[in-house]
Amino acid sequence: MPHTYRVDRTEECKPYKASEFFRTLSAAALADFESLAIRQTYAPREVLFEEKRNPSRVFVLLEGQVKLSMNSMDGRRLILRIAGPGELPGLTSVLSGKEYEMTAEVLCPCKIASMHRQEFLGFLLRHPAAYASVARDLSQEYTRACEQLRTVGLAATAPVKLARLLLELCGGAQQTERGTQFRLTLTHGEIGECIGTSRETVTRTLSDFKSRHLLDFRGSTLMIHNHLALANCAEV
Amino acid sequence: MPHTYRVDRTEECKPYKASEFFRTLSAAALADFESLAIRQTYAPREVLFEEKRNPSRVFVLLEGQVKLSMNSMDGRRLILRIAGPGELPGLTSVLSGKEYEMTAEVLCPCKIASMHRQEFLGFLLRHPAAYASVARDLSQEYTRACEQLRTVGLAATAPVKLARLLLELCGGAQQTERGTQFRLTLTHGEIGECIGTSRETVTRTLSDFKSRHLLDFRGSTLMIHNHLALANCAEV
DNA sequence: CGTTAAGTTGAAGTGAATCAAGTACCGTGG
DNA sequence: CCACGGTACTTGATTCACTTCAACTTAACG
Repeated sequence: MPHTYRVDRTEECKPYKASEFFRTLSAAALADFESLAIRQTYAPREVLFEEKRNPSRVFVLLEGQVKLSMNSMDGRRLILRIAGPGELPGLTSVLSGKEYEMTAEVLCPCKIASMHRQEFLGFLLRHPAAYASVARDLSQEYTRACEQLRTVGLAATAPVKLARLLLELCGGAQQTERGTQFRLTLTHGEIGECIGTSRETVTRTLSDFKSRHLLDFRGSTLMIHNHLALANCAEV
Repeated sequence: MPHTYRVDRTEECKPYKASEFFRTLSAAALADFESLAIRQTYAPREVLFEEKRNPSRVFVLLEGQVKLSMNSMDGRRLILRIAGPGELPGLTSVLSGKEYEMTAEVLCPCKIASMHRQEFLGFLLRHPAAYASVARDLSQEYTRACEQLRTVGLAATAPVKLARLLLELCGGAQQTERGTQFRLTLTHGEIGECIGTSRETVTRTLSDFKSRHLLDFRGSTLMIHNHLALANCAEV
C-alpha cells in the first residue's frame, strides 16, 4: 500500500485548530505535533490503511472525505461511516497496537497530516493532557459504532434501517419551509452497504418513501418533507 | 431506578488492582479513587443504568457479570456483551455526558464500586495520567463493538454469525484431546439476541453443527471438536 | 456521441422469522 | 414420591422480506 509523498507545507495550521481533537491542546503541544507530522495530498481511491494490517501511522484528516468500511472475503462490505475534516480514522488501532478493524479509502481529494505510530505515542507521553482529546475522540467513535449497531443489528426491516440512516445523514442540514434538504453523495449501492441491504432494496424503499410523500429526490438532492413520519418509520 | 445501598467495606482493594483499568494507576490515584467510591452488592435482574438516560454514576465491576444490551420498543433486543470483573460499563457516556447507548443488567450477584459522575470527572482532573487507562478501556470497547458489527452486519447467514460467536466465546477455554470445551451460560434465546437471530434458528443451527460433527453439547457444556471447520463456517 | 456507472423495475428463489405443538428439565410443595 | 408450574429446548409447517438475477432506462463524462 504505497502512499503518495506529495508533501505540502503551504497551508497554515488553522485546519488543526478547527478540529475537535486539537482544539483543547496547548500551543506547545500543537507545535510539537506539527513538527512531527507531514502533510500530504491523497487522490480518490487511495487507501490509507487496510483492515487486518498492523497500524503504522496516525492520520489526521484536514480536508476531504475518507470512507471507513469493513470487508468480507466474499465481497460483501459494511460502510462504517464517511469521515470528514478533523477526524483521526484508525486512532484506536494506533493506540492499542492491534490490527486495524477497518479499511480507510479516500473518496475525494484529501489533505492529510500523518506521523509514525511510535512518534505519536512519544508525543502522548510528552503531552499527557492530549489523552483527554484522545478519550474524547474514542468516545465519539464508540457512540457512532453503537448507533450503527442499533441500525444494523436491532432494526428489523430495511425501511427502518434506511429511515434511520437518512435521519442521521440529514442531521444539521439546512431547513426550508418545505422540509430538510441536503445532498446525498452516496450511491444507492453505498447506502445499501451502510445498512446491510442490497442496492435494489434501497431503490425500492426510497421510491416507497417518495410515493408516501415522506421525501423527494432529484439527482443527488434529497428533501425530507415529513420529518416526523420518517422518524416514525425509523422507530425512534 | 433506585439502587440498593448495601455498602460493603470488608473487601480490600485487591480487586481494583486485578483490573486492567487500575493496574497502571499510581498508588495515590488508586487511594483517591477508593476514597470516593462506594461498594455495593447487586442482585440479579437489578439494572445499573438504562439506555436513553443521562449518565449519573461510574460503575466498576469487581465481581460477577453484567449484561449489556440495546432494546427497541417493539421488544427486540441486541446483547452487546456480558461484562466481567474489571470492566467499567458505560464509561463512554459518563465521559461524554451523552445519554447511555445501552442498558446494564446484573446477571449474577455482583460486587460493584461506583461514584458520582462529577466526582469521577474531578478525579480525572486531579490525575490526568488516569486518562491513559480511560483511553485503553475505550479502545477495547471500540474493538469489541467493531467485532460485533462484523458479526451482525457483515456476516450474511445465521450459521456464520453463530460460528463467529462460538469461536469468540471459547477464546481462552481449556483444550482437551477431543477439542475445546467450555460452559455456555447463555440460553438459546440470549445467543439469538447476541447475533440477531431467533431462538429457533439458534437451536436448528446448533444441531446442524452437531450433525456435521463440528461440535457437541450436553446441557450447558459445549465441546468444539473441529475448530478449523468451525472457523471455516465463520469465514475468518 | 459513445461508453461506463448508476438507477429502476419485474419475477423468481430462499433463508430465516413466525406460528404452533410438543418434549425435557428443573425446583417446589403437597 | 409424584404432581405441578415454569423455563428452556426441539421440531415441523407456513409465511414473508429480502436477495438475486435479468433486462432495461437514465445519467455522467471524456
